[in-house]
Amino acid sequence: MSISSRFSVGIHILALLEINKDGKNTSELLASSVNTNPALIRKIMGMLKKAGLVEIHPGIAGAKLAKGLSEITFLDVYQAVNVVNENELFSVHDNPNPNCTVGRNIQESIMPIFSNAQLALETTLSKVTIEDVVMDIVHKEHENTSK
Amino acid sequence: MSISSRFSVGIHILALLEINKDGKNTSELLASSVNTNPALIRKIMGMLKKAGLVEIHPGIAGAKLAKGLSEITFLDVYQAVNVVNENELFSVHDNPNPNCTVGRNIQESIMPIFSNAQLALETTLSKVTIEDVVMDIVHKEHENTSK
DNA sequence: TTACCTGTAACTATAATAGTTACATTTCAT
DNA sequence: ATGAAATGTAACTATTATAGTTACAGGTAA
Repeated sequence: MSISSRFSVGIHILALLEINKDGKNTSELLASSVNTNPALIRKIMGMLKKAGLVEIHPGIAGAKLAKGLSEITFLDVYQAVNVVNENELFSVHDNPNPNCTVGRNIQESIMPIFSNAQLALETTLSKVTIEDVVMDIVHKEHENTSK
Repeated sequence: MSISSRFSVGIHILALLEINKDGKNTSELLASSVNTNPALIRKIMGMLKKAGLVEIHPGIAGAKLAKGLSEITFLDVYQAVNVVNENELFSVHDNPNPNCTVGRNIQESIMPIFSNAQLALETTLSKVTIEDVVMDIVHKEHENTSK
């Protein structure tokens, strides 16, 4: 099991929109950077648009961030690209046997624990923004070019 | 995406081994409580055994906990049933374009953040034990029978 | 030695991901 | 207004993981 790479691709896209903010960020250019298909990028862009993270218009080339860099958290992207439904990171087996002590209580007993773990993960994601990534990338670039 | 129910089934099994510790916990009995197939239970039991959480022997009916109740954490089970590989909860798209500033840095930039989020999740899981679940189930049972 | 159990291989059905092709629709430059 | 260039989507494929199932080899004990 693994959380879809739509998430990392979404972050890639948003970071690129900032770093290449003066360029023409078409789905083809973005696809070339991510190394995938323009149609796939457009799908993900559609999700980011729906979540209010980017501005795009049919027929008009390019996309822009719809919010400030520091206002877009990893959690926003994570939710935008729909990799995990609310409270469904962990799946719980259904229809356990109601004639068994464990069977009739396990779901209610486990679910709050799973929710907590999911919340811990999401809280961590909510503390990182696209700005952090962009700064990190710029920093890494500088490190390398100055060698 | 969703983390396999092997995890919740594993917890179910371990809790039942405790609550029914004086009974004969065959894969068939466990399967009936979980509401699935004995062969599937045996597969999961095999994983729990490999992780040192239960004692089973070929030909001999029943299984027992191999550790104290409070010594088995949710994280132990999570790792035992192999639902998520180490540092692979999030998948990162591979082969991003090395000719692009973002492409050549995104992986290194994102991966530590993902690791942190995964760590937060796993830390939460490490703080809950099978004992907690058993106590909760016993408590819930008492609540209902005393109505 | 028979009945019962565990361990496992092999198979199926279902669903999600990632990728791809194709095309309708929209916009802008000429 | 016409054509070039984008976006938006539907439809399809391949691959993989999950969950479930059947079947049977091998161990154990009454």
